[in-house]
Amino acid sequence: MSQAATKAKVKSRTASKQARKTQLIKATIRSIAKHGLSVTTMAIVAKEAGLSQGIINLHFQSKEKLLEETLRFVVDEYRNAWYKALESSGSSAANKLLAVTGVYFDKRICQRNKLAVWFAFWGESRSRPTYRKICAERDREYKHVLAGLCGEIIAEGKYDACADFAAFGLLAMCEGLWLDLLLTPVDMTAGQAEAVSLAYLRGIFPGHFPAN
Amino acid sequence: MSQAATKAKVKSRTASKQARKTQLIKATIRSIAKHGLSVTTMAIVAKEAGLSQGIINLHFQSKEKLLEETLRFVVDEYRNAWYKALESSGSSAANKLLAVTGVYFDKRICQRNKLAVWFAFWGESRSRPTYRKICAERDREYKHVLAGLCGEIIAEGKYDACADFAAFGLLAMCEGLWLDLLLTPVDMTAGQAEAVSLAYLRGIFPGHFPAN
Amino acid sequence: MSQAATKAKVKSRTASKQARKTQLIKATIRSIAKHGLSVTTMAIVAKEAGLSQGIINLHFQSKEKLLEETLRFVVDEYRNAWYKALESSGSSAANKLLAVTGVYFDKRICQRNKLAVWFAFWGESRSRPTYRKICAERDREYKHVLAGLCGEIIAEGKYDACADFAAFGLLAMCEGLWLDLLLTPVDMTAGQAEAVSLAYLRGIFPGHFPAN
Amino acid sequence: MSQAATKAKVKSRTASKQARKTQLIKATIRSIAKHGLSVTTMAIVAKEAGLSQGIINLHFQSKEKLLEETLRFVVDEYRNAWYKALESSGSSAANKLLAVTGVYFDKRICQRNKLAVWFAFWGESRSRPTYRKICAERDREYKHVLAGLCGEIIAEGKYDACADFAAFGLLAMCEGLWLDLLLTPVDMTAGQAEAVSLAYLRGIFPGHFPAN
DNA sequence: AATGAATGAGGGTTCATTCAT
DNA sequence: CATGAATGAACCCTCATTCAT
Repeated sequence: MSQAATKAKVKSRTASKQARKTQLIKATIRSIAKHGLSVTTMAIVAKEAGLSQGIINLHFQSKEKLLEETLRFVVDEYRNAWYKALESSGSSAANKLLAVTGVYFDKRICQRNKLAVWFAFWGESRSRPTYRKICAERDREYKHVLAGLCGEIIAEGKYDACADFAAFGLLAMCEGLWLDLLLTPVDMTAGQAEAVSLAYLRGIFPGHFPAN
Repeated sequence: MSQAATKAKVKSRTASKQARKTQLIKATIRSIAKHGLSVTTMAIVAKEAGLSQGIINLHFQSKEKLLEETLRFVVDEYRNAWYKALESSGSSAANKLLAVTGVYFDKRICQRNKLAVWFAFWGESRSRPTYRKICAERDREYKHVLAGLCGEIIAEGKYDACADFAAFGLLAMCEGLWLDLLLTPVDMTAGQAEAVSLAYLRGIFPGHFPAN
Repeated sequence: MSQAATKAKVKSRTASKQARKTQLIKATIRSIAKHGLSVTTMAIVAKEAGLSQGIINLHFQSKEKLLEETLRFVVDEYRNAWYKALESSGSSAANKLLAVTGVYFDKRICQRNKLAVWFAFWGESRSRPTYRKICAERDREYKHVLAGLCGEIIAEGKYDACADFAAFGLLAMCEGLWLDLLLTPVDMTAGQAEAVSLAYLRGIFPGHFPAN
Repeated sequence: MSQAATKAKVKSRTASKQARKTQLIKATIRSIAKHGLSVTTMAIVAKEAGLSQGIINLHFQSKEKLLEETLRFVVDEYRNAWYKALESSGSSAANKLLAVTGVYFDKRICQRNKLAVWFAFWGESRSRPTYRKICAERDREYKHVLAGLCGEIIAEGKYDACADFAAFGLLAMCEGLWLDLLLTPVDMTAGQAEAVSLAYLRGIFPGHFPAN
């Protein structure tokens, strides 16, 4: 049992409903990261949370609902980090772009365990419309914001580029680099992946992201 | 039963050992594409192939082996298309790069059903080392070839760019665009995705991929 | 929540121990009538009573005890109506017989919901000796009283009949008619069922139950 | 394990599909008779049949379907005996009535175990429309035939009676007597129950069923 | 080589019961 | 007294695998 699970064992019978749900969601994430989505069972999640079998159906109606809320949790957690970076990075569009790109490869977010969770859900998204919707919504939101930032930069620098294409390409590249980090962690570190994405930005917006 | 399954039935009598295995692998791919990996059972695959329950364990030792060989089949099929495009695209490095990029978004390859299969396997790759190895090997191979092509172009055009970074970025972007096509097919077509990747190439190698 | 349940909630604060038990028993009866015995769970009963989950095990030792007391309640309630009818029907044996027969098809008693409860318990009686005993005792008691009444009538009318047989037959017919009302309520009303039983009495004791 | 179950153990892997279904249905009946419907689980039925857990869902889609087919089996078995008696009892309506009444109390049919099965299903019929329909259909059929026979007898004997009422009463009495035999087997035997029903027939059709 | 009935371990889920509050 | 979150045994059902044919 992981350290987190052990800590969870120090439990009271009166944890707030939301706290207990979060506890179970986190146990689910750990299980997917460790064993994969297809191996993750109710029993494993419950044990990982240090709780009993029946508790999941007490707080979520079914395994499916648990997984949906888990996906939502992961998406929201990421989104929070994203907007936080966006807001705390000054007013320059270039700096903002740099900041949110950085989020993708942040040590706290870009861990193989977490990447495994993303790909686990993406892998199931074709056959589970709910997953697809949640992920699609997220993608659209990011694309919209990124296209806005790229648009500002293009206007400033009078670049011959399409804001949408630049934004879509950036997002796609970041997610594609996640795949690299998942599959070939030996060949590439998060830092190198970030460097690749920055090389992209430098390539299309050379005036705004000068080589260091 | 699909048309493909019906056709499979006809040839079942005289199928050689290898042909039977391929028949089952193709049925597996169809099932993953249609229902998802987690829903794909031995019974569904057998039915999709127009054959009986027990036959899979006769030709493959287990479900796991079937899935591994299926992944290998998908990877190989893709690789063949890749090299074919590479070879039939003349001697110019730029043309070759264009050709292999085109493969990613080729009508015959870039279909949601097939993308679903890729993501299904990637989604399980963290917890199944065998999947990971097969996919990782494929990635390394492509990266190596792409880096070579990018190196040639950089030398030709005297671009201020890193060949590895350009190649890694291209590959990552293409795979990231696949995710877009999987999640938000309404927002983006394969053609647009290809345009995004070409915009990338134009951005970093403007002399070799002029705007049309 | 039903109206009854809402009303129950209001009085819950000041309910005495026995009143609370009765409240739960009535909720049990409503649940069996509505959903059936096999679907009736502690949670449903508690909710129907407008009370909390754990309360049943506080007042009854187990679900089994609750069901036993519920059966006893139903039996007693019926018995009360029976003797009340018996006593308030004058001194003539024929009138008494008419009165208790009428109880079986009384609007207040002969409702499908209530019949469902009787048959639910009878259906389980084979495998639960306690149920069987309670029901058997009831049957014996009624048979004894009915046989006495039939005996009086036979003596009065000098009928060529066996008092026991007439009584057993009457009781059996009434309970068999309940089955009809349970299974084919469209084909037969309580009034018609009563007419059938009266036809029986007229048939065997023509002088005492003349055709109207 | 019962004798029947032991015999079932001498099994082949190629019993016909229908034979295996019947085997499971008979095991279900034994289980309901022994333990009651509410205690009857898939595991118990499978064990009683000398087969494995999963087999029930192989031949029936669900427990519910198994129970439905079991009820139908019981109903059909009874109906067969009923019509056989009807046909082999000569042409006289009175004899036919006697014969089918006899079926109710036949040693081979009127066993507590079998009665328990009937009442088990009746007890659930309120909450399971399918059960109710099957039982109701059966009741209607019998009532119709019995009313026809009673009509003939009434015409022959010029009795002052209603054919429907006589028939409904007879059927109800027989089923009510089953309840007696289920609840108070000590107080009454099948023979006595039959005598009660004959007393009824004699009472209403004295010319056709003379006292012996 | 091929079939498909049979197996049984293990999945998700329910629910009577317990217990800290 | 009363609550309701928590438990865990036992339910029904699925499905990879086996095996007699």
